[in-house]
This record gives sequence, C-alpha cells and structure tokens, in this order.
Amino acid sequence: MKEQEYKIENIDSFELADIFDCGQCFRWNKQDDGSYTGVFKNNVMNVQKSGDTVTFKGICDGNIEEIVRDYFDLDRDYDEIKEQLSKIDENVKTSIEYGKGIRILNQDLWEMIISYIISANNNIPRIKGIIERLSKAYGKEIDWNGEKYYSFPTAEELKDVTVEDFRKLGTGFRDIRLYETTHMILDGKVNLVQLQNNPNTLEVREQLLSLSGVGPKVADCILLFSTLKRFEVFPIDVWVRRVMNELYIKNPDENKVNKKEIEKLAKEKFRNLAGIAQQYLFYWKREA
DNA sequence: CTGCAGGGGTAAA
DNA sequence: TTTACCCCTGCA
Repeated sequence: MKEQEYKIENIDSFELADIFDCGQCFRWNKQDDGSYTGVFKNNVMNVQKSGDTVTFKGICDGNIEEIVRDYFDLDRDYDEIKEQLSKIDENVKTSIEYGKGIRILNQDLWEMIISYIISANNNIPRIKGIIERLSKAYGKEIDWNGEKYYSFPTAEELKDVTVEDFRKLGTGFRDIRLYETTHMILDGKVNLVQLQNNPNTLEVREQLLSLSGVGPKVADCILLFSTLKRFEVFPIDVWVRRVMNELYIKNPDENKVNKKEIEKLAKEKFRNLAGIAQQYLFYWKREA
C-alpha cells in the first residue's frame, strides 16, 4: 500500500481537537506539530488543519477520499444539526459554540464493542493504553514513516486469546467480559451484520445488552459512536449526569439523580438528536 | 514513603 | 439497591 493524500477546503464543523478529544474515539493521538495521527480499519492516517484547509495523509486500504468521506461523516450537514439544537436553549447554544467542530465518526462496530467494554469504570489514558497493547499483540502491523502501527484485531484474530492473555494486557476484571463477548460474536450468538442492518434501535440495543460487559451506558455509546449511528440515544455517565443535574434538574445531591429522569428529560428536550446534544454538553462541561 | 479514594459501569448478590 | 471489581493516578 502506498501513501495517499486528500485535501478539503472550507469545510464546516471540522476542528481536530473537538473531533478527537470529545470522548468518542481512543486511537487518535496529537502530534508535536498539532496534527493528529490514528489507526482505523487497515488505515493509518494523519490529519492536519491549517487555515480552512484540512489535509488527510496516510496509508489507506482503498481510495483515501472515499475512506475519509465515510469515516469523518462528511456528507452530513452539521450546520443544520447545530442550528436545530441551538434553538433549544442557551445552555445547548453555548455548548455548541464551544464544540462547534465536533463530528461523530463512523467507527467500526466490532472495535467499538470491545473498546467500550474496556472503558467501563476506567479512565481515558488507561483505556488507550489497553487498546494499543491489544492491537500490538494481535492486530496487523502497518509501517508508515518509519513507525510501526497496528490495526485493531478482528474477532477472528482474538479467537485463541485466553482470559489470562487479556489480563496480561492490563484489562483487569474486564478480561472475562472481553473473552466471553469475543466468543459470543465468533459463535454467532450475536450477529454484527444483522445488527448493522436492523433499523429497530430497541432490538439492536437488546442484542448489545446480551453481550458480556455491555450494560446500558456502553450499549448507548456503541449505538452512537459506531457505524450504527443512532443519534437518538443518550449515554449517561457520571459527567453527563453532572451536567444535566447542574443545568436542568438542580438536585443538591447529584448522586441522588435518577437515570430515568435524565433519560426522559433528554428525550423531551433533544428528541432524535439527543446523542449529538450529549456530545456538545459533555465536551463543554468536561473541558471547562 | 505509605495509604487510600476514585475513575466516562457492570454483574452478581 | 448495594457492592466488589483491576489498575493507575493524584494527593494527604
């Protein structure tokens, strides 16, 4: 595979930090020059922005333009989404001004399932470390610019990995969950192709919840951040609960806030764009 | 230096 | 509804 390059000018909603640091992905790293380098599928890519020009450069498994358009969700009108959400109230409007360059990436379903199982009760640096070690141990090596990168291992590539092997990567108590989920998928107990083609979000969510290590929050993250692309779901973690309580519910004891109440509120307020609203609010309050 | 809480939840009791 | 869980970091 040889290096390819693709440039876009004057694109709306595209800020590197907003996209890569808003909490949706784990394999993009900031470089010394301010650009970001990441691995997805069998691609290694560097993304740079100067002025109004975004430059994508890397080793691609296919045509770089098609790959970029798909992965970065370039055919969606985020201006339209932001305009709609801004009408809701001042809080949402402010959060959108803060994270105006966010886009929701089209990330591989299998990779998101495993990544978010790892994310449970965990912090971002450690999650990233585990995913890198997992990729290095079982993914495919891709060389670029004198550096070695590793694709995220497929289910097939994890076929013979034992619970102890997972534990050695530093996954902790998540080892058995990773093992069980990998084999549920390999054995066809959950069929990812069917999930991808099923328009019924509740049915897909049920299937995801049947996987070991996938609870409500992880299921919603998978629905929102993978190619399943369900913008109506609203993943609730401690940060989102904090934000929603601070802005709307105003319960003096944040820990007493009911998840059902937050869910109901999000549905009423944000409708079919709840997941996107969640990203803006989450990114805004966590960074600030 | 040691001790300990807490972190982008889940599963089991 | 409550509790333990792995590992790492920050802080007393």
